[in-house]
Amino acid sequence: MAEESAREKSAQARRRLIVDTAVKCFAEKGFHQTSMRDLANRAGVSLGNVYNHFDSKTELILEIAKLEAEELAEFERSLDKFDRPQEALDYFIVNYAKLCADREIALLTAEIMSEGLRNVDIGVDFSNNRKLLISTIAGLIRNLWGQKKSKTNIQPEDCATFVLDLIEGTAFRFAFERKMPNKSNLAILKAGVHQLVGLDG
Amino acid sequence: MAEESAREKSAQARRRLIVDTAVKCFAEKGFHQTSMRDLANRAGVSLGNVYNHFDSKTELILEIAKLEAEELAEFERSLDKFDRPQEALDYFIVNYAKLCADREIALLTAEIMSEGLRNVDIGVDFSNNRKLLISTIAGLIRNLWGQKKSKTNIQPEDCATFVLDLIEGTAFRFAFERKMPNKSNLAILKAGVHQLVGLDG
DNA sequence: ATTGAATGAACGATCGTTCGTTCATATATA
DNA sequence: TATATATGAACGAACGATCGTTCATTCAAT
Repeated sequence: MAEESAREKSAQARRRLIVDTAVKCFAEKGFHQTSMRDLANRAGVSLGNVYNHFDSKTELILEIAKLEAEELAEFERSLDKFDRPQEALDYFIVNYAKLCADREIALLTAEIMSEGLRNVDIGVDFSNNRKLLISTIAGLIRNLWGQKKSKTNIQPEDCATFVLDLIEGTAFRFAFERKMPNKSNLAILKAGVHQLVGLDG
Repeated sequence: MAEESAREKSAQARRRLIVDTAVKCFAEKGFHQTSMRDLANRAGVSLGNVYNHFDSKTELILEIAKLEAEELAEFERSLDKFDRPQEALDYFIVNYAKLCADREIALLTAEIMSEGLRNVDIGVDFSNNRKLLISTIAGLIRNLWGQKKSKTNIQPEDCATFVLDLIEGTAFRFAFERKMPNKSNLAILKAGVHQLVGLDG
């Protein structure tokens, strides 16, 4: 396991370099506008060698989608450290918004979504990740409603979905206008989500 | 004006045929995955003739974006016929959701948005149309809050933006899963928007 | 000596676009 | 009204560029 090193190590480093470069390229120009030559040149790697590490262009986007999913899963896990659900929710709102508003991530997500609309493999992965995120937020909302009195007759899952709509919609707009949300923007977003889940100001 | 007919008439019909076919192709396969040959064959028109009506492929997407904007403007105008703001809002929620959930329109919007992220001309148009829509909904919300008592301390424009996030997010999910919203789905969406603008059940 | 990372030329296909041409229609001339 | 000329819609072959992918080969690590 830990024995296979030296050569294998540099190979994996190379592989990661290619993926990282692909992330940049796809975010900048889009999946279909990025050629394998663009990618190879940008990474400082030969064209043929890219195919030494990845069988096809599609496999690259699949790998990137997987990495994004892992990043999301890690983010979800970070919500466990909070005792109070409201703290967790507020943390989620601000940090998930910041994450999604990052231009590179937003463009990449748009690219994966767009590809997922037509490529079934990608679409299924995307939907599953989203279901996980929604059930996490739904749990948060359930806790919230358990402690205080429930303020809305919407189901927690539906409410969680709406919360994500608000955060992601807001974040996408910032990415679209090449800005990042500031304190004031995030405060407004927070107010919106609070209104949605029925929290008092 | 009305004199120039016969030839001009059939030319414009041809032009519309090309645009309509482009809409189908771009929605099905995406802008960059559709070749001008695909388009010409599908429309039953020669490749060269496409360039007789449109200078470039980009001009085609610009024309489509313009048509979508007009459709949206017409939809906005239809809100004027309501006396009560709540009726107008409910009408908007249901029908705008249905509009956006139409797979062809959803795919096309995604395509235009994606292109707008990198092509400035398209991006500016897209943003302007959206501002118009938001100010219309914001006016609706202002009326609503003027009649009853205001139920939230969010600004009307921000609230309108959130409302759009909810509707479009919901609609996009349906398009993504190749479904159309039913009565129950729309009722949940309505409840979400009502909660957001502070309306009593 | 064996393995596999790394290379870049080469392949066939396809891309967006251009171009010379044909032909039906509109306009001007008689 | 009959004829000549001008217009531009329609066509599809052709162009140069570029695409994703393959492959024979070199080179370094085991």
